[in-house]
Amino acid sequence: MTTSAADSRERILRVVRSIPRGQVLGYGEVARRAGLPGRARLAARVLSENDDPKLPWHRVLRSDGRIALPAGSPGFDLQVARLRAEGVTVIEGRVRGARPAADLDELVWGPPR
DNA sequence: TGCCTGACAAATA
DNA sequence: GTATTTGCCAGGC
Repeated sequence: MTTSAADSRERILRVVRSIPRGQVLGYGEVARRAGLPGRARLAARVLSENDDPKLPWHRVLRSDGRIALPAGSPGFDLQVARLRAEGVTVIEGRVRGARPAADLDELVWGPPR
């Protein structure tokens, strides 16, 4: 497959969009599940360029389980607010209580489409 | 065409 | 637990 940049972007969006409420995922994990291992930065770029209000980008964190955006930024505040609204505890930019989505493979590519 | 930057990850100190 | 370094790839200039 050609794996064009546009396709890669769509795949990443698809994975992020399929993250269940209350669960979180890392950029590297998202990229891997999207079929793009090692393209964590691409996932970050896609989220930064995304314009879909229905996209749960706030469920995407760094590998350390920390918020990617700089504390104090509007995006940071928004992400924290949304995570807390989903039952996720966020302390000092760190996510607590949230569990890494495991069986997303079936949730994303398995079902219906 | 070539260099720099970036919502990153993993390894090391 | 944090701070630093290296590697990777895509986009912008």
